[in-house]
Amino acid sequence: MKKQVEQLVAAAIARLPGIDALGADGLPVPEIERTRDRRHGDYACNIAMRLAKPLGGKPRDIAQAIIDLIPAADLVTRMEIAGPGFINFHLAPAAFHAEVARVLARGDTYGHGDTGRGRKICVEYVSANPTGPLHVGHGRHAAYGATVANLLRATGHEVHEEYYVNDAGRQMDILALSVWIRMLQSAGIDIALPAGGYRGGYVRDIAAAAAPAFTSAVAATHLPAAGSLPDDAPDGDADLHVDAWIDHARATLGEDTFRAILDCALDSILGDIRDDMDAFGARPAEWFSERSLTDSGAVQHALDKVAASGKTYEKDGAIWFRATDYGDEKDRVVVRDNGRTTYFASDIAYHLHKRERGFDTLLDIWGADHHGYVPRVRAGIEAMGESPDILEVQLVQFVALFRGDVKQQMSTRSGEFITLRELRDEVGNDAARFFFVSRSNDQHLDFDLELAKSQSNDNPVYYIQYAHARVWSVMRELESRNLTWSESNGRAHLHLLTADHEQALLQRLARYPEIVALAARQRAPQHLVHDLRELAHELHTYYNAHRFIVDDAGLRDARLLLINAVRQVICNGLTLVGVSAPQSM
RNA sequence: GCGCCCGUAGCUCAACCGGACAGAGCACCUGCCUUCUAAGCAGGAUGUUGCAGGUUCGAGUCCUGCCGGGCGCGCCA
Repeated sequence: MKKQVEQLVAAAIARLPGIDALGADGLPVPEIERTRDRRHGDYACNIAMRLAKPLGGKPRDIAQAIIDLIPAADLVTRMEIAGPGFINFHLAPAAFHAEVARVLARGDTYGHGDTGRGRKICVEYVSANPTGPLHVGHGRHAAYGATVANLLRATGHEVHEEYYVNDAGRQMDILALSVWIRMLQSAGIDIALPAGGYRGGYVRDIAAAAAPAFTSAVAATHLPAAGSLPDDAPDGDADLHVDAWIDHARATLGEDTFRAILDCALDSILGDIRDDMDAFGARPAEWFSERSLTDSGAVQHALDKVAASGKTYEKDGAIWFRATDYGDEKDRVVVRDNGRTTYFASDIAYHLHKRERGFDTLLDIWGADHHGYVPRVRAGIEAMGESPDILEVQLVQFVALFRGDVKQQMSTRSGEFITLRELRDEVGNDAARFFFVSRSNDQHLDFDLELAKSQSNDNPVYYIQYAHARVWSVMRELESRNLTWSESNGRAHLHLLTADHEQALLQRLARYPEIVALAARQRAPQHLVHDLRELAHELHTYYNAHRFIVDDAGLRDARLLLINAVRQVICNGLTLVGVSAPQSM
């Protein structure tokens, strides 16, 4: 609908006197907007004001000239100039009637578009270190990432969802060490978990489950000699201490055994994360291993490309990447003086790998604390000969979790955090998914568990689901009265839907595809959420103002057509958000 | 210190590459269930969009400077 209006305006502008002088570049694209106020018609265009300066005329005069150049069409019944020079378009009722019929004809795919056709996009999200269960913050990432992926798919993009598994590096070593020490403790060996170790209960669980397979590793003979490790915190340095512990563990257990403990922990935690995400409706098609990048030579391949572009140098025994050549704050190490590559090296290799898999957009969803990381990854991509624009990063701000007035500490290391699973158990998947995407991703989110729990019946998600269930309820009532609904008869009597409530619903249904496109384009699911809430509100209002099951079959079938279209759109919208659409509540 | 994000009603948040009188929910008050589920509806109060300038037909939105909050500035991941 919007597109049709755009085409009308564009054609008119092209015929405007003096427009040729502006050249193709100077020709502004007409922007058609939905009006906020119904008195302004259905759509509005600000093009006349934008053309005022380049054409040297008054906005309202230009607006009139444009209107005069728009031919009479079935679509538009009236155009008027308003305010400083807006052109307001009032559309014909028949246009909305055609749209409501289209809703049911297209069913599950109504609202889908093709603005992203031909674009292959890789959406990477959550990618939490597999060193513990997902917490509430990850839940926000999962909800946001999965919903954005759904929106992109709905707008015609070819979408691939992926989770980057950080299964290499120091954090994993610390996890393996923590598991091993818990095994030793369970065997009655008097040894303390380092201050830098992971102390969550799940570490003990993993240790208990794995211990039988590592009997030779669980022995006091593996303990370091007294005083052979640097002091732990608080007297010493926790990092130095834990690193020395890891070196000792590797040496005394052997690399294979240490690796086996690590893999055991990794499998357990990653399995748990997968189950959790899956139950939450976030289902990456691929769980991409960081370690595999080194094993496959992809890291070396990436480093070779950077080196080939002359953007690396050696200093202090390490190899550095000239990130400053691309505007980053400082150069970055890619190969340490001990010969091991850095996380950053893996990461640019990962992005190159994604690129080489054929994606033209790499959408990364990161925690806001990683914002400083964006310029260097983009620099790396550019240094490897790719356009830096292929990388798009959406940052998700923190979730501050409260129980009443008490802010909950969220530290994976300390093991004191609310898990995503606990949240789901408390408030339910639907409410959690909905709540997380109701706010802009770049806004901080205060989440009060007690409030979410106590108000679960007042949660907006139920309001929308209720509207959906209400339509089903009406259809059940129809059946119980031994009546049937004729969709075709409804289509034939749509002209009877003249009440304000009906007009409002018709217009909102027609807007839905635009909302989906907008939400996808801006990676902003909250637009969809808000629109659904308003659609539900219109339905509830309509329900209270009019009866649907009336004696007049024409009117009845038309009304049932309308509310079933609403049902379909709510269902489609909730599906995109990852929320269920129950038939009864 | 430098950099990024944010500041909107009592609270939690919207506001579509700058657009028409800044909108919802929660909380509060008043009405509506012999009628398709009252998880609903109707009505009522709520603002110097942190502060001060600037850009222009027009600024919550863009620019500059302050104030306040969050995050980042490793050969960690």
